[in-house]
Amino acid sequence: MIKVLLVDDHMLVRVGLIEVIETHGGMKVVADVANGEEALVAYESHRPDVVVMDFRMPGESGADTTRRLIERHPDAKVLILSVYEGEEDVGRAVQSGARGYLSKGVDTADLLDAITSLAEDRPYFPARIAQKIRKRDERGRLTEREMTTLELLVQGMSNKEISQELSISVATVKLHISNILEKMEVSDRTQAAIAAVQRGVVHLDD
Amino acid sequence: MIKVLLVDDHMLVRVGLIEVIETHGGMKVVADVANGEEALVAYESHRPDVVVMDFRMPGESGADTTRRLIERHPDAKVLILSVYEGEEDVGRAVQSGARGYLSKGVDTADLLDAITSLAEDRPYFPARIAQKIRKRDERGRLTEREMTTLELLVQGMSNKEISQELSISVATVKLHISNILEKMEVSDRTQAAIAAVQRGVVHLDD
DNA sequence: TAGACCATTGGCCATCTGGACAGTCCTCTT
DNA sequence: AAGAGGACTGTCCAGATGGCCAATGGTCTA
Repeated sequence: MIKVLLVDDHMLVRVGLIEVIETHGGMKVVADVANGEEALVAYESHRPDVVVMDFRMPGESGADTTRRLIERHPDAKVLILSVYEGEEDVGRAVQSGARGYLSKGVDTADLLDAITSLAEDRPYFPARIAQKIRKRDERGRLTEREMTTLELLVQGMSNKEISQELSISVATVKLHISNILEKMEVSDRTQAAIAAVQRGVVHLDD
Repeated sequence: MIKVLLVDDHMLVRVGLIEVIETHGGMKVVADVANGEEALVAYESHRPDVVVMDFRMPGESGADTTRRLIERHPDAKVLILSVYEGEEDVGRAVQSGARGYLSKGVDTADLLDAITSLAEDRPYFPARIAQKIRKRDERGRLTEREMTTLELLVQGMSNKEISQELSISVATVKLHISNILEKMEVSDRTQAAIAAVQRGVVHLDD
């Protein structure tokens, strides 16, 4: 009997998951929680074989929660479930130690298949996802400073505003942005902003 | 007995909805489909009291489907269910004739409440949603040409590229963009691009 | 018919942006 | 000690961007 822990802030998705998983003989949902904090607690008290975790949640992200979970329990098997498939999201999930990544659009068979794989200690990354992970690795990674600059850029700030915000000269901001454009393989700031959102490098909050 | 039709491309959400709705005495899911085409067919054969419809689906959007449905069946009661709450998304839902709008983050009580409201011919728009509808109405609406220009802008095109794409002069593109900036209450193209995505004016496809 | 709104174009101009080149300072690794 | 990489600053410059003003033609409504 595979014991599963669900972590998702959407009640409807949790209910759907429970229904699908419980209907399948051989799996059982031992607990379902709505955020990262509760996830850690639930993990320790239920010791599930597999954790099915939403990627984007209010508060702590799925990637952060996964990282913290795996720090304490290196053998925890986390399957990330997400509506989004941006390269950066996927890449961060992998980096955090997740053993699988699934779109929320999955059908029943694939979902059960993924959970079974993880329970048997095999990773589960569909071809399209694996493709994105490679794509992300090919591109140069942004440094911390470049990342901060990109975030401000996505907030719509001009070079001057960014320079004031970070207390550096406009020249430096321009250099950072120049590097960002090159690494992201785009040719101007607007494209960088859009690409950042699309790839999941920066998340827009409503 | 309230008859409900579900339209959502995510299997997990459909299952969740069925579970929640069926558990409540007094409601029943008469059919659940994954896209707009099937929705029309299902509506005609099952004549549900309420249609719970996802907003963003591959292919025809929830708003378009709602519009078509209401054209043929003016008394159809559609409750839009969405992960997104951008002003434009909400506004378009209302314009398409939907009688209610709910975030996918709802709890059971609110969901059942909303369905009941619609069945009794009362609209259901939570305060935060109603707020966004007003916000959207306050801002000037983009003309068709401005909308097209904005879409190209979000694709990362320069004024020159847009002018070529639309076969107009750069001067005209600049004017359109100038109007876009004013109507959207932003001060440059990058902010316009981000705001367009955030408010749901333009959708990014992965 | 007059007014309102939209799409179109042109010109002028201050500012912003992004590329290229040069150089300093610091930290970490070899 | 040497080298690599990152953050930082500056200068020069062509081209893009956005504001402002002026003008034409088409459509739709009052």
